[in-house]
Amino acid sequence: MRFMTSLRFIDVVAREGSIRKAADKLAITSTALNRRILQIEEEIGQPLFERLPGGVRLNTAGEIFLQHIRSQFADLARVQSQIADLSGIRRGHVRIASGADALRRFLPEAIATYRGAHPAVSFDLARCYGEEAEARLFSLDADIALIFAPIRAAHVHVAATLRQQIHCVMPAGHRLAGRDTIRIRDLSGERVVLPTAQSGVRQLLDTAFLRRSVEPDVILESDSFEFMQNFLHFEPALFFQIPIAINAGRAVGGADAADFDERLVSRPVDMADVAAGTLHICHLKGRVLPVAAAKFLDSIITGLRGRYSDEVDQ
Amino acid sequence: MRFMTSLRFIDVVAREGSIRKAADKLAITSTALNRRILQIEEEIGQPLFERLPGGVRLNTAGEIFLQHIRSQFADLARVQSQIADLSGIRRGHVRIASGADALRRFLPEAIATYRGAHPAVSFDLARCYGEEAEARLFSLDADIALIFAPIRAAHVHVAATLRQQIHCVMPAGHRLAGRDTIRIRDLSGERVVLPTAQSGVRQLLDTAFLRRSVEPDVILESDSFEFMQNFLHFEPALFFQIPIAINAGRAVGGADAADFDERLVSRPVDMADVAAGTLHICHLKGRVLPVAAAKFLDSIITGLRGRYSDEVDQ
DNA sequence: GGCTGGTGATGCATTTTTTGCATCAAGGGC
DNA sequence: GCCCTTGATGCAAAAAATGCATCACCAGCC
Repeated sequence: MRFMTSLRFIDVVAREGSIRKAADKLAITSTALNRRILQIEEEIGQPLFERLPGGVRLNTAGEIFLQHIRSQFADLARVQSQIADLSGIRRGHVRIASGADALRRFLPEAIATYRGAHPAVSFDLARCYGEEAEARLFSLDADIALIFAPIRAAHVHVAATLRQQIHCVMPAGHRLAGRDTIRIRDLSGERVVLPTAQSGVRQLLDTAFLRRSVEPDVILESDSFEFMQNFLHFEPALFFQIPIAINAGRAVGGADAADFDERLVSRPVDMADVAAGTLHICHLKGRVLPVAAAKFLDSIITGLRGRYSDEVDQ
Repeated sequence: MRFMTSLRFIDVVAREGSIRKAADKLAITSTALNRRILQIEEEIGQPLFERLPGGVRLNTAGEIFLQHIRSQFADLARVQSQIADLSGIRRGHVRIASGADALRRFLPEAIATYRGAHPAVSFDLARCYGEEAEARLFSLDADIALIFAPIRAAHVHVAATLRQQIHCVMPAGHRLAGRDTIRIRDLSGERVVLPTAQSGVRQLLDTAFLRRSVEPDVILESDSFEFMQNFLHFEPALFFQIPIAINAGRAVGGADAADFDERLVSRPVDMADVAAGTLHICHLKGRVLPVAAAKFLDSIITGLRGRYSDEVDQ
């Protein structure tokens, strides 16, 4: 898209914070890039960057203009996707920002299924926490976000929600494996492995521990669920997940879930102790998604509705 | 805006329906224009125009893309207006599509008042009927529309409405001038002057005539209220207006309205006979208006609210 | 049936624009 | 105070856009 190059350049310069670095990234000279920016600033009639000794930074006008640029790109992608759709084949690119929960089992299967039907659609998956996911929606770096945490920003539109109860995962031989549900007081003194403080699961657990005055023995914190799950094979401990992270969406019984690690079992934590969290499936408010993204959004929502009829809303 | 030229060219070609005519208008050769279009079509990956022996016409992809282009321009105008607003002076350009009613007295005063406060804002006023005004909003040729007629299209957002009762205007010495209100049956056989069928006033009157089986003597039809009003000085007859068209918005008493022609009087038509019409003040749904347009919209709505507190809604 | 007047497409020379190199001036970190 | 990095600028080379002449095509018309 030649007619968008100058605008793309501005985006890159803003991200890099330096004309020379941006020029490297764009494989042109800093001279050329500098002059393109000067030209656009002249056309706008106001400078967009303030020049600092260490590089450049957007001023207020620049921030307004950059937001415009990004929305232009997003809209162009939507238009291209829509035009490609005319010729029958659904093309396009879907960019997803997701927490680690949904990314483990649910999204791989959901994306593969969708790609089975529409092989010309490509995907981009960024793992990030709630706040960052919202920022990605706003900066138009992501089309869809899956966030297992409360939504903070007003500019996010929640297309669907999925209530998920926290489950406790443990080695099959663990003394708590016999229970149907786990109570928080059972965890007192138990060795537990917890996700990082930014995680939605962790925040729900912390609230519960505090409320019930339970102090488990936290032997490990990590932002990788996969690492924590594998760790359990070597040292017996408890860790926590939501069903969607355990098996691609089916309700969790016990060790009978086919794709779940056979040496581990999961038991729901009693709802009286830990409130169910909510997975939010969202996109930027007021934005018209590209065809591919919109259809994929539909497909995951209907997919979840089929498996979790009760817990899906909106 | 150099980086938008190619896109502007496409818009012009689509409007002209011919590359050569568009090239004339743009003061370049048809060769250059032709090649710009071929290049963009190549970048999009699909042709945007179908070539006919007499010129070119947008295909489906082209229509989608043109709509995108127009929204780009509208959004760019908004951004520029917003950026200009940073420096204190409110700049910008407001494009209004209005029926003849609001355009007579209300808009001149409203615009002059606004420009008194913001002299750097310029205006563009197109007189048109309801359907055309809606089309102008959609093609982003207008920011704001004032329509005295029902709103048809779903993509129009109504920011405010103003209920207006039809008034009958007549020479001061007319036999009906003594009445407080005019009944439709009084008009039987009377010489009347009517606006064209596209006008909202006319449609309300036609409904009333039909319902009451009254057949006035229609001696003249015109799309110019000014012409009709002046005509009354030479041949006694009745014509019809809404208050906003008679004097810039104040409630109409009789001949006492300062800026109303002194040789004419206006009397409301009885509400039992003719339903009050609604003036819709609207803009394109989902669109963020430029600062100047948004503020002007506010100013006319609060202006109307001050004068017509009861009849203004939303 | 051929002529006329219109359309968009294309090869080639020219003009305009963009790019790259070398260099300058300015500011912060040590 | 030195050194390094930053963005800005003059000038020549490369690249892109433009204009001219011309082609192929189609519709209306005599």
